[in-house]
Amino acid sequence: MSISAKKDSCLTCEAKQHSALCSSPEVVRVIDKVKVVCNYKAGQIIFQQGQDPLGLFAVQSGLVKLEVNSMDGHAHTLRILGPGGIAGYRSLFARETYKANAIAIEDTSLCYIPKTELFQIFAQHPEATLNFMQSICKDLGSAEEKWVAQMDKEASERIAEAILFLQDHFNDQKWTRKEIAQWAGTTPETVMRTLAQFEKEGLIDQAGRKIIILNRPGIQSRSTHL
Amino acid sequence: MSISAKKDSCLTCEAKQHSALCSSPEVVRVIDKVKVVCNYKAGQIIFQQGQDPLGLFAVQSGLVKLEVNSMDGHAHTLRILGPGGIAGYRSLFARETYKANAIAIEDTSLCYIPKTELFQIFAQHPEATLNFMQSICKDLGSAEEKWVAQMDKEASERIAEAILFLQDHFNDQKWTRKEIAQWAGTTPETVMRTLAQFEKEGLIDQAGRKIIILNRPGIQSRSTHL
DNA sequence: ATTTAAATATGACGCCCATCATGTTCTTGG
DNA sequence: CCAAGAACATGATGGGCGTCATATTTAAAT
Repeated sequence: MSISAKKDSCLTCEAKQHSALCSSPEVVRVIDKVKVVCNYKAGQIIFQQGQDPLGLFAVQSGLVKLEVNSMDGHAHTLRILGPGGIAGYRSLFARETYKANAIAIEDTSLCYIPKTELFQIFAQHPEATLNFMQSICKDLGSAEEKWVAQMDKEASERIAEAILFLQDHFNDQKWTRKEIAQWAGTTPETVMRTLAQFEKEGLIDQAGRKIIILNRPGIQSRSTHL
Repeated sequence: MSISAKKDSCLTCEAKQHSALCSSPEVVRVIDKVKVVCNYKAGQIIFQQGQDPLGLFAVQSGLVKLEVNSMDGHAHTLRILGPGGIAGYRSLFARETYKANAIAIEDTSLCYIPKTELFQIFAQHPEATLNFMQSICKDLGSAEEKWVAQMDKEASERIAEAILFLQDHFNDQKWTRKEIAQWAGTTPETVMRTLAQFEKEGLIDQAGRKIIILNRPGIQSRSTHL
């Protein structure tokens, strides 16, 4: 991990348009002063389960996944963050240690914002806090939706849902079968069999490792039960 | 649903000790002025999927469950709220329509707080907002944990976890097999077979419909995989 | 360039648990 | 108080999909 504090300015940062934190020019100006830019290479760990959160990480560029490692050695992807996404906020605000690992999927630049400065911003900008709460509540909605889908939908439906989600949010990113499985709550084998089936039906095309959706409505109908 | 605005004062309310909303005497005083107390009988619906949130509901006494009805007619319990719990906040802050139904499990008194007044409170009391965010983030943690458990743990383990949770948080409340199933993410039949097994092993006693945990460490060990 | 590990791909096996069916026992409201 | 509907209880059945094994291809590392 390398630190490059000066060169990246919030003024030129495009990620702030998608960030729940950078709600007003006013707030951005403050963040610009207190942030520290950190660079990670693909595969590097940003923080780990059990550590104490001292701030949060805003994705400037790149891709980050939050995943938990269960006792039996399986990993499950809770959230995936692109530019504008915030990592580490849940544990920080819940006042707990990290319950998940944050890992850079590809080369990534993050803005680290220390918690004291962050709390100052929230104290002085109530509208920024409310804005952030909206984002948290959406994440909560997604999490609860995911739990329900895990029961109500069969694996192929969750996989269809997953490839739609991943394409919509992180376009032209290539995903391994394993990564899709960890997001969809299934196994790489099941993902492969399902994708092969989708391809046979002409719904998708697997060019190398990139999945191209040929028939979007078709995939959508395969993502819903009944 | 009946309204009884005057008689219940926040000053004498014991639920506020467990509420993320009633963080300071200052805030409580404001809430006392703007709240409307609503009474529901067991089984009554407080709000329903699709409706527009106009405020939120703080449980004063009684028990409320938030559940989603999936297409195939199954219901899943997202959260259960006792005194101090807040219903309806997720949709309100996410600025969405309700995605779940709120139902009174037993006779319940709620304090309805209109959103305009609520947002005023948050604007004037940043520390109250932060306090509430902590609660939301814990809920998010629970939701994500539940998703992981749905995959990693087998049904009997989730059921063991469920009866521990339900006893810890809502002591001497009797639960139907169906309610346990909807919370644990399984079916009433599986709950029954599992409870019968636990009873045979001397871990619990099913006195009528109330479950008594005879061997707490035993149940705890049955709630964890490997 | 060559080695080594990771990812892709398929087949076989098995079992957990949802589903359906059927009967009994509560309990609740008219 | 009695009837109708929940809730409880148990058995039988079957299929979805996780697990394991194995072979091939791709990607990465030195």
